[in-house]
Amino acid sequence: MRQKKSRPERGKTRMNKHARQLKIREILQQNSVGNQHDLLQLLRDSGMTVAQATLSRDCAELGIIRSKMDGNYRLLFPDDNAGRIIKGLVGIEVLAVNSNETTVIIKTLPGRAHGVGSYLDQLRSPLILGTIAGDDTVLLIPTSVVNIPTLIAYILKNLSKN
Amino acid sequence: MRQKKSRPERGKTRMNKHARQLKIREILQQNSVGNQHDLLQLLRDSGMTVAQATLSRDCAELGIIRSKMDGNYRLLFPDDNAGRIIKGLVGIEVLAVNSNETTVIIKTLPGRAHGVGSYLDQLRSPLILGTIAGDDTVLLIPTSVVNIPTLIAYILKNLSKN
DNA sequence: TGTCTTTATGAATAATTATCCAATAAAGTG
DNA sequence: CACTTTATTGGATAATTATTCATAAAGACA
Repeated sequence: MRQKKSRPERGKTRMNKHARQLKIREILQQNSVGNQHDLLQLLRDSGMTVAQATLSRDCAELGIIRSKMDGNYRLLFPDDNAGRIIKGLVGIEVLAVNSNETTVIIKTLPGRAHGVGSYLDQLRSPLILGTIAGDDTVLLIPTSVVNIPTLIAYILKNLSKN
Repeated sequence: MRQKKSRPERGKTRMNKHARQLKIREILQQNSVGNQHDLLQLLRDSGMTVAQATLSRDCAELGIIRSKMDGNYRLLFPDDNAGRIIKGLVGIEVLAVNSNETTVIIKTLPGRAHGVGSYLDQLRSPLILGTIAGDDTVLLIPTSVVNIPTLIAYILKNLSKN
């Protein structure tokens, strides 16, 4: 005999997984949650009841991590902390472009500095004396008389082409 | 009757915690490690035997997180998260801080420059434009109007323990 | 030196998270 | 429609990580 679909048992009522994971994001952004058990409760409070197993899988899929912050654990999205927000502004590998009166520093994604530096070198610009690349930072040395804002404008223009 | 201090039992032989945490960093940077149990083995292989409890505490202190990456778990330093917690550790990697009128050079233990540079970057200090790390040397570029002695004081303060 | 405090540690255990498995709905196939 | 395939799920349980508790080493200080 067929179940009356009143309350789900095993294979389940297929709730919307995507909606649930969206809700998890929302909850974690608005609350300080220390473990999956508490998250389960908050989900339940917002009308979505699932098993711990399901939540565990969701957390893995969403890349959620658990980290100790001044004494207490917290479930986090690692990208909350990362500075990738600027990504869209310039080239896809470049996070930021800064300068003082004599030099320009370009921050990149990890491991991408060399590629960005090479790209700038290859431009053979009369504005650029040379570059030195670490792992995620490019140091750019301008030629003598360059106006730094002009140089930065030039760099941004060329890096935006990607 | 007093134990013969031959092999440690409870309160233990006090191995060097800093050295161990350095080794943990090194191991995780050079290997793909999926859980603390495997890390325990690798530590043991490198001559440092501790209990799982100790490793758990080390991982918490170092801000190490466990994340699923294409099917497998991995212990990682989430670059941003770690910096805050590791502060005490960075200091012991730094051998010297020198400067001229426009730049600061930081000498580190072999292979540690990148870690120290990342740590300084992560401070997001308005005094620091950026850093470039080689193997054992960090080149630090200050922002425009910085007084170098002030900057050095700032760096030393942040690199020393606590 | 003797007592008190702080820190580090391991064993045992608690807490937390991940996975195995069977169940089942949804979707596809002919 | 009957049958197969695929994705999702919960219960049970395994695997992993964190904490509690007892100890010991080292320092502080009278």
